[in-house]
Amino acid sequence: MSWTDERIDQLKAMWERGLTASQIADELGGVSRNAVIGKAHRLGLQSRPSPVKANEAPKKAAPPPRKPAPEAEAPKPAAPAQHASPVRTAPPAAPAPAPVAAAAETEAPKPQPRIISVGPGGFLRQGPGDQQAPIPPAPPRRLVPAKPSPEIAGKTSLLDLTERICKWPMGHPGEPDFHFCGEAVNPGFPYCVEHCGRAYQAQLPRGTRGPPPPLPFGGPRVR
DNA sequence: CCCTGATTCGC
DNA sequence: GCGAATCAGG
Repeated sequence: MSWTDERIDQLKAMWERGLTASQIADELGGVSRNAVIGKAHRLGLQSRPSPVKANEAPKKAAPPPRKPAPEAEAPKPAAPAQHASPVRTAPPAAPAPAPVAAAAETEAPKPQPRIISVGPGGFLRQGPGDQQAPIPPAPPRRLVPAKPSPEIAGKTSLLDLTERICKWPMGHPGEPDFHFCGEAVNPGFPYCVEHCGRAYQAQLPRGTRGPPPPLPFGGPRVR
């Protein structure tokens, strides 16, 4: 697998949402956790609270001599390179510069969106209260009607669903051509007649059943 | 042991 | 640029 633009976008999104590298890795598929981390760093994504890096005070006096890097030492008398490592969680006590009295700290709950789960195709499910546009894309000067991707042109999208049209899913969520059946429903059911036949199976006597019919979504996703 | 992210370094 | 190997902490 290679890092296509699309996969990089997914990586960025998931990384910024706080998913672990492992989760991202197997959602993307075809890459290891290490690959994800490596890529994230190369992309400049960084400094998420790392379990192994809670403290960054001590010097790098002697990292384990795995590979003795040529030590070209430039003596630094007094300038502990305070690596500005922007950790969101707990910035250490910053020197209060402003003579202003104690800043009126009116709490900062920081409602970090919690990831409920990751759905097939890598889309992120949110909790009911977490509805917020996760992407702040560059505001276009003018809003133009969303142009459906060519794959989905003429297909029944989620927005097209009503109580009268068949909601049987075709393909996998998250894929560009994912859509719904769109036929007229069998009155009283969410699916058309054909898909009702797939969704509702008569219970046959034991032993007379054949192999189960294919599940919706085309069955378990293959990677 | 399991997990996590960070880092290194050969490719 | 990529990612396995490794490190280091929880």
